[in-house]
Amino acid sequence: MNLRDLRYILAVAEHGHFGRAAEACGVSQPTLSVQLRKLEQQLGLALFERGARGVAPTPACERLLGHVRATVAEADAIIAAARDLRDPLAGRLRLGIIPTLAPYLLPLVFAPLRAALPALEIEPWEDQTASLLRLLRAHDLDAAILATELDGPDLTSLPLFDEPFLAALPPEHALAALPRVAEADLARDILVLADGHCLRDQALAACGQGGRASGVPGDTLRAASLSTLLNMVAAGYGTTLIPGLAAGAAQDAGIVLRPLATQAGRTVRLAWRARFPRRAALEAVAQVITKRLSGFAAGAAAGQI
Amino acid sequence: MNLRDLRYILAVAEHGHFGRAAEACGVSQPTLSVQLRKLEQQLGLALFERGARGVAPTPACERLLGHVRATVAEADAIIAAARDLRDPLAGRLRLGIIPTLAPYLLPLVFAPLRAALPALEIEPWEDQTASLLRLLRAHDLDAAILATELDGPDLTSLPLFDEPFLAALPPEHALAALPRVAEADLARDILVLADGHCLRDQALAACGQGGRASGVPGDTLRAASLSTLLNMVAAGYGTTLIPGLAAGAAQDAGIVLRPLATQAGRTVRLAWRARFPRRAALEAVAQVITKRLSGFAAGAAAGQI
DNA sequence: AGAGTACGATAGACTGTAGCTATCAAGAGG
DNA sequence: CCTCTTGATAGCTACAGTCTATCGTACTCT
Repeated sequence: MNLRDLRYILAVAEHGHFGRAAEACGVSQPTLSVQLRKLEQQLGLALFERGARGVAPTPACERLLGHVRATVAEADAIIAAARDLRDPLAGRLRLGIIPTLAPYLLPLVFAPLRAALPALEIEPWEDQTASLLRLLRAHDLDAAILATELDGPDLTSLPLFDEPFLAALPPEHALAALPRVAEADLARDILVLADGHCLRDQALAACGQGGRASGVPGDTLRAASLSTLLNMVAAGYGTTLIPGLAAGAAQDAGIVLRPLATQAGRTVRLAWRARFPRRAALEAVAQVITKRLSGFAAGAAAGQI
Repeated sequence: MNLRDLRYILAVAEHGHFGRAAEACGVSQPTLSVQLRKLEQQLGLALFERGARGVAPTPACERLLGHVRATVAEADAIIAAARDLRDPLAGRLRLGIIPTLAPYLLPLVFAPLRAALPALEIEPWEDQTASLLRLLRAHDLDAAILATELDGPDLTSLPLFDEPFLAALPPEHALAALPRVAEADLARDILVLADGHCLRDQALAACGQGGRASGVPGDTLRAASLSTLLNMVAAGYGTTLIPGLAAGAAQDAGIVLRPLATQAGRTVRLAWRARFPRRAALEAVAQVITKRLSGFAAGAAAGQI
């Protein structure tokens, strides 16, 4: 049995006439006769009662017609849906994003993305880098916005923008009096995020504390979010190092921001499986984000977003 | 696009592996690769993301999978329904029957038909001969039980049984004293059905009154049913001629029945379009009815059913 | 690092089937 | 009785699906 045969059935049932049905199907009348006869043999029942003045569906055929119509309709739905999905810039895109970027980056880029790619339905998924990479490789995500280098050849990425780190200080902190802060100075009472956040490792690395001494407050504080960290700093509990996009939130919390002496930072990237077939959608997303964030690094370095 | 291709999609989506999917489909792995690639080109979108360790459906494919499953399920439903309908002794049979037979014949044969042909769903349709023939030729009926000869080569029929006519008399009627009634005697005050009933013509013919004189009660009474006629006779309004199967109802109404001198009667037939494909079902129906009514004519002639 | 293994893609040959044109056969109707 | 309509049949062509054999590549294990 074949979808074509089913369309033949519908045409003959509709027209009651092999010749006109054949014309409607764009084939010759013998083709229709032969195919329907074969189908009748396969099914083991007569579908049409041939008369001298046209044909009429048998009772058995009339019972089948509902299923036939449903089958053809579903098949047409596949074609129609495929046409809609054909545009790589359309459809769902499951996009992972790390927690130290999500709350600050997403509000910036959502509107431009929607404007530039209206058919793309972006579903954000916030999680730490390791989880995102696992989900990405398991096909549970289509892409992810990360701030680390990639570790395998199965993934591809595009840089989106460079995000400088900023020193976040309580207003009364001694370093707040300086125009820029040396990482080594910041390291003395720095607070960092809990394990698993890439920003934790990046902050410690920037301050030269890959294996830093214990006893400092950051070791006992296991802040699960940047927001928590900012509130702790604002309360004078210590200093921290924040990514540039969080500058607005930090200032709102009453925190003093200072650029770092070395102008350390991180590169935010869009990553995906190398074999992912909708690369065009990802490149478009990357371009929109890059454009929206262009000129951001300079402004952030000056403490102004 | 093809139903086979859709099954390939489902198999690959299920197994995540071309080789195993091919095995499940009973084809070779290259076949699957080629066909799916062609389908992807036709649809203009990637259905599967090929990886080193198997394949995963693309987001677009996952959206289509629902329709694909529905299509295949409906197609399978066609096959299953066809298998059920393959038995010509199964399925709906729209059966016309004339009003002077329906109320008396149907109760007799329904149980035997159901017992002998449990899968046959008989839908009775009661109407006069001319209407039944029109509906039959228009494919709105599959067969009809009639009491007339057939008029065209496009119809075929089988005789079911011979039904004698009986004289129906009020108990006080003069003819009720005789063991049998001559048709000519009956004709004097005979009541007949309204136009269109074959029994009307048959009764008039039996009494030799094809063009009988007016003025008799039967001309003003336009009884629409045999039941009305019987009540009129019972009320002493006249006589009539009834078909044998109505004997029971007549006796219940307190009517005296007498056989006719000439033993006139009519042959009840099952008729259908000569091209109707389920002849086997009709022959089975005819056989059941004939068997149920065997020996009826003799008993009816004796006034006993 | 190198060999082995797993998996999908490709090539080339074969085959079945859907398609066409031309023609036939059977009824219907004037 | 002849003609027109309509579906069935015959014979041929072309394409599409399938197979076996082989390749390319990427992961894995020593």
